[in-house]
Amino acid sequence: MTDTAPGTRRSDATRAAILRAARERFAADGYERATIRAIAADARIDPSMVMRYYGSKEGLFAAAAEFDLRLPDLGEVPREQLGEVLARHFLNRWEGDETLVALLRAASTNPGAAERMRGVFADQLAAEVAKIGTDPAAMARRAGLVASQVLGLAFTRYIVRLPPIVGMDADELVAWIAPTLQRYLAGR
Amino acid sequence: MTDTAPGTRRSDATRAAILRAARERFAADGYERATIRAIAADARIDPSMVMRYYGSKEGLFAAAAEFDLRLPDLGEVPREQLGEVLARHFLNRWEGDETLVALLRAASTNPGAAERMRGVFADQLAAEVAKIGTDPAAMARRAGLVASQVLGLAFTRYIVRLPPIVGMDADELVAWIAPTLQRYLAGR
DNA sequence: TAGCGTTGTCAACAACCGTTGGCAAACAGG
DNA sequence: CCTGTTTGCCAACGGTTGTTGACAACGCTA
Repeated sequence: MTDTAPGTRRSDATRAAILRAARERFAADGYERATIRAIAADARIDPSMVMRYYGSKEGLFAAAAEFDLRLPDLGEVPREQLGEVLARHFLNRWEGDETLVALLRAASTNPGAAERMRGVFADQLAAEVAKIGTDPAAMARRAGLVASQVLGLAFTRYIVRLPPIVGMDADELVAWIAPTLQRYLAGR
Repeated sequence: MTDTAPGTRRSDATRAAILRAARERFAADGYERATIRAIAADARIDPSMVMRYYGSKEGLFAAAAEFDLRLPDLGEVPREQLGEVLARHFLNRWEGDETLVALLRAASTNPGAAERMRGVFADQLAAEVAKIGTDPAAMARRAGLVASQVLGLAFTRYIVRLPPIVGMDADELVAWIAPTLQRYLAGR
């Protein structure tokens, strides 16, 4: 029936099932509450399989929290539209991919996850923001301010679930947030 | 030597020591990693004392996470200074009181802590913001936006510890954040 | 001084955690 | 068909956690 493409091992399906269950659990419960036993139960396999394929709980998290922001090339965005483009991109990127929520939840209690969050920020966001200015230190600060607003939005919307923030739709949020990001990136 | 004021029990000192240690641990480690045993060791008493005085770990957290924003009366702040006053107030309130950090960390993994965070927002911030406008629903949204920026700043500065955000001093941060809050509160 | 509530310690409990090693079944190649 | 590897399950380990109950020292009051 489902013939396997050549070069794929039979265990790849199991690996993928584990990863999917892990992302769900980490996103819903955070690092310490998400137990290997529960993840394994969701993936319908034995907990020892998780250990064989990912080595340890930390290794599993590292694999599950691989996150690509998929930022557009900011060098090609018209300068006055930077805020709007970024605001809409983040909203779209989050809704429907719980990896960011998993990383966000875990980062508050797990030092390794916080380190990875800093890495995502530096390697992806700050690197892209650096393109649109000259002074590297100043652009790093601007990127940090963008992160503060954008992560704050994710935190209040997906983690704490503040009613007024949950109640607004994507367009409303973009309309409010975009000018903030625009000023952080190109203002003053 | 240290004579006790009338009406205070001898155990009040122990209760206070437990609470202080609990706040430190919850702030540093989050809800699940902060163990009762570690908190008791910090307070130099037996873990069973914690149970006797606070009933359970959840009860202890509830007592330790009592948080008063101590917001000024926004009705008496000049309208064009709202952003600056609020930005500076939050910065001052957080540096030196780790209760907010404890609440923030715990809120990402503990449902009860998230509920309490929503309560602090609704009862203190939203209630105060409601004074400066007429339409209650609109003001609730504005208060939510303020929370998204302000909690995002706390999250990136105290939890994730993003280098550019950690590296800026209070004055710089206020200069950047105040206009954002001003627009969320009174803009458009 | 006798009695009683308070403050504190100690030892143990049941449950759960991440992790390990052994063993059976399924598979692949000769 | 035989043989070695892969995939999976099972049972158990050592450790940690929140929580409990028994019991000893202390302090107040009569």
